[in-house]
Amino acid sequence: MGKAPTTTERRLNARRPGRPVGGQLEVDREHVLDAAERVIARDGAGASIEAVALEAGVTKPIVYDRVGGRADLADALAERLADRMVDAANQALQSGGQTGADTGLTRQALTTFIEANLQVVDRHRDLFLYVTGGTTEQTALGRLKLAERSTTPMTRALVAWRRGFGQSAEVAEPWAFGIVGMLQMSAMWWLTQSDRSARDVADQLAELLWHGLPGGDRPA
Amino acid sequence: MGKAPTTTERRLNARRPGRPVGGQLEVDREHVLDAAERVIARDGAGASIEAVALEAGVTKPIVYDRVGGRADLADALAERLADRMVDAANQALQSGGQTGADTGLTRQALTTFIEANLQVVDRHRDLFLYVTGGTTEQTALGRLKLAERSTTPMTRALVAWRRGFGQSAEVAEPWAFGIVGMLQMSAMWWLTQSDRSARDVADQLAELLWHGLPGGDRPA
DNA sequence: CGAGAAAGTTACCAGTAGTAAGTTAGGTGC
DNA sequence: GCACCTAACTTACTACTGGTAACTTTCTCG
Repeated sequence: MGKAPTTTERRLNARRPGRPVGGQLEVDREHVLDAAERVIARDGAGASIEAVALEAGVTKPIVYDRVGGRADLADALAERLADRMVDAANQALQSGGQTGADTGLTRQALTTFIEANLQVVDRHRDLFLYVTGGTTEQTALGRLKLAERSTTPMTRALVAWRRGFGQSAEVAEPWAFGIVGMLQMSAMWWLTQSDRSARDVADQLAELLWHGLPGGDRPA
Repeated sequence: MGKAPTTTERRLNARRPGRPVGGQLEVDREHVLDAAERVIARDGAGASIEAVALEAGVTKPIVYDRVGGRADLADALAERLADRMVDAANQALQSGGQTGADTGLTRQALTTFIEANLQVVDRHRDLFLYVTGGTTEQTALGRLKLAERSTTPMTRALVAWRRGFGQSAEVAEPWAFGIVGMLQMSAMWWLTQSDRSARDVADQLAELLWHGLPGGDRPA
């Protein structure tokens, strides 16, 4: 007469080897990714695949079946995080009366955009570190994947923006990657080494992106 | 009567356990770091500590004694790479007739600076990936360390530059980190996904940093 | 000359990504 | 209705890696 098993224990003890009774488990790709996010939020960016599997209530091979290896996991989480950032930015721009992407981009909107990004990173600290950290070898492409998810809409916006003023759109892609890199690095710096407010940093970065290095009064 | 041992085999077979016969080995920190760079250049960014030790002609604990753990190794290599970038940039600026850091910064100088950085990354492809990839957990600080080495002189330059025009220098630090992040991400994109020339990309990024998003004719 | 410090190597441990082998439930031809 | 094949899991394992403890030899110094 031991004490009642925890839900986790039951989940793992209840399931014997072999095909489960009643078709497939209810654990699909999204479940595993959710579990991964919980583990990362709880245990930090060094989360192992096995820990993710345990949290999801399954075993390792299921994780490999549902989402793939560690690199794929990082990629999938990167996409989610990037989507969340894009959403947050769009929402902030809309609720601020700005229409964001394809119409008039103002300096004020730029600040709002950056600040929204910083806040998402702040809210998903360890996930951000996991995704940008990743594992060697696959990390470069992983980070690019996170970037791409953000740069794709940004590139489109920049193309439209530039075209609207009759300027060449060839700069759009490098600019988008550059801006995303700026945001990522700034976020990391802000998270770990700065005590400024998100709004201040956002405003300062917006100043750089809007007026350029020489500043508003064009000294050089 | 086997064949003659390779130099690597001899190096390892020749040394028995115990204190070596003529004082300390000639393998110091720099030797280990050099070996690490060779291994990374040869085998890619996934190089292991053991491979580094082998290449340096010593055993693992020596690596730990000379440079520390994996994170320390990445940090040290990051510092080296950052120094090389700063050097290359300064040299390019000087030979171009520009004085670079503390005096007149021009748009042309900015392009030169960025292009020099891209070329160093191109020359040390895998080292760049190793350093920016790193291992989870320590990676964030590692990348910041690489960044810091570059941002420190840049921050100084920006402070001087802004002061020279009577503008606030508070933006210098976030700007420096932002610019370094922009350079890193752009470099990664350029290395893996773009076929543009280094000069073109450098010019396009310089355009953004110099004139800002609205461009030279200030559409908004 | 002998004891302790110095400077190596060997041998090991713990943890982890990834996979092969084993186990049970569901379906299908005859 | 039963044998057999496939699906969908778990268990058990391999290979490897970062890191460290234990051991071995040489040097140094009272």
